[in-house]
Amino acid sequence: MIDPIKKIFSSFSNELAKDVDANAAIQSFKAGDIIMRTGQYIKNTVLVISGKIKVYREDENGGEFFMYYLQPGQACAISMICATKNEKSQIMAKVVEDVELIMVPLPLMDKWMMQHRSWYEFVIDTYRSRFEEVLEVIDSIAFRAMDERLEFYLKRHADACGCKELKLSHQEIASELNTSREVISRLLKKMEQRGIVALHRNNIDLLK
Amino acid sequence: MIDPIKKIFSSFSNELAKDVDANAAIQSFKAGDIIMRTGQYIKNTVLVISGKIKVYREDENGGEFFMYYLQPGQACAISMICATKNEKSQIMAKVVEDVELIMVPLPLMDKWMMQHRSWYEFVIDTYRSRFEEVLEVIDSIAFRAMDERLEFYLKRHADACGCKELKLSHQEIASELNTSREVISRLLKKMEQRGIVALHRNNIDLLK
DNA sequence: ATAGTAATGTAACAATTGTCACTGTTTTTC
DNA sequence: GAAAAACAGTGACAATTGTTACATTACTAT
Repeated sequence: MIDPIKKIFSSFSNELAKDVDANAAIQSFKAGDIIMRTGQYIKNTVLVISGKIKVYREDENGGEFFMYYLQPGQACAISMICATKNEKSQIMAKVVEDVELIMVPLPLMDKWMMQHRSWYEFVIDTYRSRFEEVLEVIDSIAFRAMDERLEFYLKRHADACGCKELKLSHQEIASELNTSREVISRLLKKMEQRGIVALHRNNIDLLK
Repeated sequence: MIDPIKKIFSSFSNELAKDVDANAAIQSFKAGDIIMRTGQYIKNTVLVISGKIKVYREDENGGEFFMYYLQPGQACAISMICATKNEKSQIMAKVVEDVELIMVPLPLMDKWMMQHRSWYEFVIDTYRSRFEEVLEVIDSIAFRAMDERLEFYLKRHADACGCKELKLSHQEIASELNTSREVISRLLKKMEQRGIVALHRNNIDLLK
């Protein structure tokens, strides 16, 4: 039973994988499920076995702002941080593709930090990579205009799904960049004219 | 020699304070010094004893974008994360008011995590509060127009210095919000008309 | 096949932000 | 104390983004 865990979380030591296997509950969610909301208390650290989760920020008016995806082998940094201090979530997490999650209860999160070197490193590395990702997001909104932000967004999407055919509507993109559909349509048209994308219904082909 | 450390870092256990005192070098910097640059390797975790440090993001064109201040009793989350993985800094840190810093060498950072519960909690808490701060910054740029961002910025400044008289030029504010001086002047004038601030040379009084 | 719905295209205009040009004021420097 | 530098105010205009309104196209369900 350790093998599947070690396959996905390759940095885990055998002892850690054994501990994970013995103690952590596995939970499944369907696409569209919201597994974490702003203001909710977090009691578990979440490790992703399969599927894809979108992590985003929500404002009072229901505006969404995309931050990053969680994919197999990754963990939610925010759930780690908040779980430890028994704090409220500051973010939303929605299932994009059906997921299987390992739920690590709060006390184990702490205990393993002391016991397993490879857990400690996994946690620190998760923090680091998410922090970096968030810094890049800040760059993109602080320093770039909407046209560049759109390109950045499309590229991140392509990276996340590992393909160049993005199944996205203009409206979806607009929500995640917190602008309006018309603006996105306009900019996409320009990108099409520049030969960067090909536009179809619910589908954008990245050409470069 | 433990007392001054415990006074500033009140959550540290006696043993931790002793270890800090015995092992960590203290370094001083003058206002204006840059103690961390983008791309530089980080070899120490930085704890602030006195003074104030501005942490910001820089783009290729030299544009600055303010993220947060580091003050006495606080630590640089990014230096913790990067130090552990021997990674390059993604941020800039400039001294605003002369500082005294405790430099904790990389190996100790890790070692203490296992040895001292209070160090572990301090580190996790530092991550959490910085992550939250950065999320608020994202909110402010993603969801708010420049007028609201300016108000948010002024309030954070007032919080950080604990006073309502902000010693800032319009140009400084403009750089930190990545806009132009004229825009800031314009918005500040409107705020003055609304009775929110009083404007003077190099000095803005927050009235509310 | 057709009605209904979702997705997209687009023009026109409003609002916000960025830029340029120039003025006046205060502080610093020599 | 005169010149230079830094800071601030402001009008005019450009560029970008947001909004409204409506047309068109492509899918979906019956």
